[in-house]
Amino acid sequence: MEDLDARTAPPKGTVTQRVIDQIKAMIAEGLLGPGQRLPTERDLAAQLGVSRSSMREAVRALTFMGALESRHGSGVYVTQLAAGDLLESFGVVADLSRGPQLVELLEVRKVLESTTTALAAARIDAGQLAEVEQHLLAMESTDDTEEILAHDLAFHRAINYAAGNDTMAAVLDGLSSRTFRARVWRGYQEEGAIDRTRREHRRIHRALVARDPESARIAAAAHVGEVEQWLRERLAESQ
Amino acid sequence: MEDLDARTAPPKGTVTQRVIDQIKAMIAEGLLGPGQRLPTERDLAAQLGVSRSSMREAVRALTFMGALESRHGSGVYVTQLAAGDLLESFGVVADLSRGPQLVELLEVRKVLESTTTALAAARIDAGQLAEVEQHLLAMESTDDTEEILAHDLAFHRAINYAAGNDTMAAVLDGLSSRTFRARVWRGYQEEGAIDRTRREHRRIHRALVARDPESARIAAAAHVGEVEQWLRERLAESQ
DNA sequence: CCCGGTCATTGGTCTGATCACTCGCGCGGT
DNA sequence: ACCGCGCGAGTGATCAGACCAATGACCGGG
Repeated sequence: MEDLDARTAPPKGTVTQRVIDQIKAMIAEGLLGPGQRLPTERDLAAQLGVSRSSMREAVRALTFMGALESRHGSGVYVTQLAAGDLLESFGVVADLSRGPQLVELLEVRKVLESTTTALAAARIDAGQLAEVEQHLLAMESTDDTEEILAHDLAFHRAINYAAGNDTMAAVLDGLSSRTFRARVWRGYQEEGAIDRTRREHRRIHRALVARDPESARIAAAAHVGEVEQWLRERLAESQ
Repeated sequence: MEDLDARTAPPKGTVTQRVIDQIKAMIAEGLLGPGQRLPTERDLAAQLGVSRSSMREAVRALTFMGALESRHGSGVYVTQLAAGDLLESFGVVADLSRGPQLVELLEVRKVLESTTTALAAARIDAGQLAEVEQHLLAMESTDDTEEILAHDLAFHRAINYAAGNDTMAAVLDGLSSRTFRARVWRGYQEEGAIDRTRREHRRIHRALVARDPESARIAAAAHVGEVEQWLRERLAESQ
């Protein structure tokens, strides 16, 4: 048994990479839909004429990327290909970035979060607003930094998703991965920035309540900008 | 030989996933610096007490993600961890997204590219501007769609990197992956949108020459917005 | 001193076996 | 006839070992 069609024709690069591209292509072309189950690793390996090892490496890579999901004892499935699935691995970028790149990531966050916050001011509904308020209150009624951090994340997360663009929200989730925020925040808070942060959060919340997109945009940009500026200065010092 | 330190202590999840996390942690904590070479797969597998297969799957996943790079016959190395390395895989997201998600991705691009274009208007130097002009001229002196597409990509790419934030530019590279643009553009051009695109590009270029960030921002937003709007309408029709 | 080949090292691939988890089939009790 | 439970086939997860292929340093000849 050899080539079934043109997909196996060009023997370029490594075997595993080729398999990755083939599976990716099958998904992109709709031959494999969201939620659908793939043939068994053994069958698929035989079909594409590669060993099971190579097939497994390909599946593992695509799983890591969020395109596939393998359930032990059941089979390999295509994910829903939702923004959250595919962008989960985006957090790794934030975790592995350092120095000037962290500043650049904060700039990206500043731009995107300004937008989501402005959109949220126009679109947020009562239930979502209540959730935002809940995290705001929780953040002001404790001094436990871990708890504050958790509610800080949830506060922005709720706003981001209220903006209606799940893809943008998923990217922001990645930019605010737990380890990323923890690394930056650790130092930021030590300089008594907690009160300022609370004030900025209240300002963002006020803009949401007032349904004022422009104020919301400015408040969010200023909020992220404060952290960005602090990080920028810390980098300049350490040099 | 067993646990060398606390990293191997928690036997959670699958073996491969644990190895992935361990290597990631080693990089994040600076035990492995950019460009540094890792022990051989065989040694590393023995050190962590896993089979070479599992180790290879882990390495493959991190390679796919852009954190590692393995050179046949030489060894496995940590990449420079630059924005381009880590965000290359971001293009997969664009390739696998469909329907409403494409619109959301274009919204993200609209927001980010508005920013980079505005920044470029303030920061671009003579050499970079010349490159932008070159692609603009090339785009206007041919009717070959493939060539136009290539110069279109290069046009925006040059502007994005001229803005100075490589991370943001790398994200935009991912959002403009060849297959993504080709899929959307194919239909877009067929409606005689080429002339309009050229006009919009000229407008962006004019704003750059005039060092006018606000005009540049608006021109870029309008440019991407046109495509976004077209895609939105096409989706509404097909439903 | 330079060039070319040689060979140990190392990633790439394949094979086959075994373990661990799922799920459905069928047996047995009610 | 129905329900519950156990068992076994199917499938992914892991391991072990072998061989192939690319690399790069070392060494001998020119």
